[in-house]
Amino acid sequence: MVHKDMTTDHLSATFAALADPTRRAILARLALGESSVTELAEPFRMSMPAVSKHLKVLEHAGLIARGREAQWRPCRLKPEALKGVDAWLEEYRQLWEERFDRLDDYLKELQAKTAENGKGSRSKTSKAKQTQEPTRGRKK
Amino acid sequence: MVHKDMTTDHLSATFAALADPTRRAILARLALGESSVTELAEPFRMSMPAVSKHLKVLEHAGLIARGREAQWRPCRLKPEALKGVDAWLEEYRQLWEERFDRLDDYLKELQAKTAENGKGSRSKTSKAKQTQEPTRGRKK
DNA sequence: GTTATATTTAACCAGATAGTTATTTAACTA
DNA sequence: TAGTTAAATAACTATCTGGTTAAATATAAC
Repeated sequence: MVHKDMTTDHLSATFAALADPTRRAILARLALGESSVTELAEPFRMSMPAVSKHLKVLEHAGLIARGREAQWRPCRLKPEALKGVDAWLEEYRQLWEERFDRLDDYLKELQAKTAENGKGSRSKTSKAKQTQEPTRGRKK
Repeated sequence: MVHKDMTTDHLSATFAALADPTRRAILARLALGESSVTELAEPFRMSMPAVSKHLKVLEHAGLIARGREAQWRPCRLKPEALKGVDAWLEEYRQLWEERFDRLDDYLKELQAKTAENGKGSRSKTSKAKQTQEPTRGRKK
């Protein structure tokens, strides 16, 4: 019993949906364009109902939407659903990026590259947390 | 049987670890600094062994590391473990961002924020995915 | 209406997960 | 030495997950 409301929160549902290689492969496929269930199932040696379940999980997480067209149920990616994940990551991004608050250097680097495309690494560049001594209980 | 190698791949293990609100809360706490297991357990009404298991999951995903100090086992965040998630997201980021291939604007925005620093750079960065008709089997 | 195709639902199963309490290990304290 | 504190392990349980096969549903094609 107890067990709380696991997966009732959206972010958990999204992460859980992404925690399966089959489902990530499906998303990758859908990034290239809409696709029917049978098409999506093809690359995997797995029954259709299995794929159907995966799609249900993805749909529940808001990562895909399913249309209707005759007897087909075309799936399409809803990439906005990943914004939540990105937002969650944001808080940690600065912790793994070795040099932050060096916007000037970053800018110069970009300018040096002018002639080509960047792919612009995102970073909010600020804040600087992570400086607390390890409090230990150690009462008395 | 069958069942493949679920969670043997690192990315799946990471996403799975993040798919639990308790574990994300633990990470958030650790972002503020090192902490002992008892301290981490405190905010949750949950037994210590339960927390211990969560920590094991996080450790297995490389998201935390555990040290040794007397009878305490201080945990610390390893944010680099989230790089993989970020890298995976990268491919989808442009799909949810309404205006991409506008590096120029991005650059200008950044420059505006830095004080001055003229010299507008031009680059195109297009790519334009997401334009495939929904292929349907439909074999007559 | 019958048949074929696309997909979902139902019933079932094995293994993973998230929690519990009780016990054990390890290190400090007196 | 015994006693206390920190944490892990063991054993158990209920629920969730990812898969299966078989049957049901929906639409199109004949």
